[in-house]
Amino acid sequence: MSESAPNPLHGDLPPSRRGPQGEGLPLSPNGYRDAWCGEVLPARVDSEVRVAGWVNRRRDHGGLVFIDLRDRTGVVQLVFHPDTSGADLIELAHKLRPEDVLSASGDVVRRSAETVNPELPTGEVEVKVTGAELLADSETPPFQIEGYSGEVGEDARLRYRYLDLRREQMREALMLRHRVTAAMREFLDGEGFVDVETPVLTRSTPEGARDFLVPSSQQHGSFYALPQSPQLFKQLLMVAGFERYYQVARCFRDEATRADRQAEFTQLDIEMSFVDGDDVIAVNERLLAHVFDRVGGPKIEIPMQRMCYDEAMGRFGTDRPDLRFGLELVDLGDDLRETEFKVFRSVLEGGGSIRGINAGRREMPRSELDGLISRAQELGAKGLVWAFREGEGWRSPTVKFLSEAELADLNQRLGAEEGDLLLLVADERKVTDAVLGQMRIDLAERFGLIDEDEDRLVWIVDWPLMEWNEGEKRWDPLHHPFTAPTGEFDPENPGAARAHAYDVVWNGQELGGGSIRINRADVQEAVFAALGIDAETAEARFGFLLEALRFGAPPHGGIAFGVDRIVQRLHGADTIRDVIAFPKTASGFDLLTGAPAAVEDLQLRDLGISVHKRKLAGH
RNA sequence: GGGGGCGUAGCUCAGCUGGUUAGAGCGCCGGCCUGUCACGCCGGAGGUCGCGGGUUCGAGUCCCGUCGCUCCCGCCA
Repeated sequence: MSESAPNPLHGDLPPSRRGPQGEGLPLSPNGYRDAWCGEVLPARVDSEVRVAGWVNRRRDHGGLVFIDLRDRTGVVQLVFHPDTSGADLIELAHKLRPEDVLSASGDVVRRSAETVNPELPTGEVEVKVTGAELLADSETPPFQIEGYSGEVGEDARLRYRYLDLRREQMREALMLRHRVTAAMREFLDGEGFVDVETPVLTRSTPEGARDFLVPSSQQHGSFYALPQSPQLFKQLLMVAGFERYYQVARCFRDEATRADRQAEFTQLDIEMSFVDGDDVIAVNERLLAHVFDRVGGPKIEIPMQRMCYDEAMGRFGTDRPDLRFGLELVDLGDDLRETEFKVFRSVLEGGGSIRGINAGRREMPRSELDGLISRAQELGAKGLVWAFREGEGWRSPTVKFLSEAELADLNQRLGAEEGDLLLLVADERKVTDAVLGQMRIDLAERFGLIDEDEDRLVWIVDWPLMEWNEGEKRWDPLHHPFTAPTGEFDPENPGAARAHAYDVVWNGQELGGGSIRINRADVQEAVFAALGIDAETAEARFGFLLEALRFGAPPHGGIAFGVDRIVQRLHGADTIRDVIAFPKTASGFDLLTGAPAAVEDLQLRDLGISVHKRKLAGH
């Protein structure tokens, strides 16, 4: 689904062979070339071309040599034939090696029927070389660029990323990424959005993720922070009257990396004035539909499905549910209120929840069931009850603690039929959500319940404004502290407040999220206060925002999309690293440049930073 | 910060319970080859088994430490 509209010339070629070709791609003829490799198609038979690129493969038959020449647009076969190429050219061809850079000219000829290569868009023709120049030679690459079916380790790929990017898979990933951001800009430009750049050197806001800090050389002891998002600046642009803003913005979070997380990542940042949440959702549904249509992504039905936050948490235990499969969570508290099983009883009496999943009729060896318990504990549960329905009761280590009536109630509540695997967790509601929400996904993957060809997009709406952080004994915003509450905000009861917020979720992954923002200074002050940010701190950190809100801030709101994740999904990549040109490793290293690295003592002195004993980066 | 997995030739990997000279495929080098397209055939080179320490008659293999890669948990308003 990562491909553009079908190209008739590509026919039924597998997607990996259907790279973007050279047709229509501008090229000014010069001494190096007058055609793209991918442009050498049957229409050019009987004309002369000059092409330039990298040697993809050499097939040396002694007297006759074939060279596959590769450029951005594809591969074309060059033939060095004794009848047409001459001794010097044959000699040159013998010496060519993969990744040498070559410019070659000759006649485009049709291949005989038995030598056509149906795998290649250019496979019906070839270039009979009558002139060639070696422009640069290449050392033997550390890994094969083409013609090797195995995977190359990520270490090697990242260390030699410029070679990795020559591989078709990576070239297509970055071309797709380009088409995605181009389609975003195209749509937003057409809708009157203005692209404004916001600062990368800004001030630290200690809430949320750790900031990357940049020491000031002019004010020793003071630091810029790299932005975690352009949030406040885009709100100021609304106060400034731009009304519709967007930016493809780099954002930074100094946190551990994951397969779907990098310390620096790209966000499509959007903000609008004089709108409510439905307006923002509407324009962004059209944005997604436009982008997906341009790049061959899933078809988007407008209006898209919406689901309330509470429903998502209740049925799926998460605010980003994957709707491609069932295995929904079921609340079992009502059936166990009177149970003699102390573990369950004490959880319920403590205000906790007991919830379960019916995983369906499954076989699972004891070792794997034990593995489920470990997984549940890893996710934060104290334990996990597993059971198979057997007759009217259960086969389960826990069965002896439950009465026949309770088993019957539970079987009914869970819709359990003979042989069904049931999983129960008892804990605080937050824990049962987290554990069963994740185990639902684990089970779906384990049993192959996910149809990879299906796509489910859903807006999660009607969020709580804040949630209680038991560890820190304070209220935390679910979204961010600038999100507007619906109706009047009651500082005495912050947990009851709902938010004008919305997230868009694609197959269980959050693609983007946003909200209507607070546009009144008094409301913003009240929300800060409820979040435990006292007036003095609020003034120090966000005084500029509060001030701006006093100068006629229009109602406004917006959204931010994770560009890396969108492209990752569209490309079918396992990690966002595969759709980022120069990503960092899980521990934040850039294996190509060696960053982060030690700096000169003099540089530190300029910054007023005392010189500590440092580890020298061995690279 | 915590836990799991991995680290052996340029690349991807095998290497059993500790035991002779550490193997394979691809790549690379040399030779042959006029229709190949992951060309073919013949021959060859290539190893600090991540690094440091320990146990042992003997360590790629076991133990400890360390570095790196990766996945998961924490974290990511």
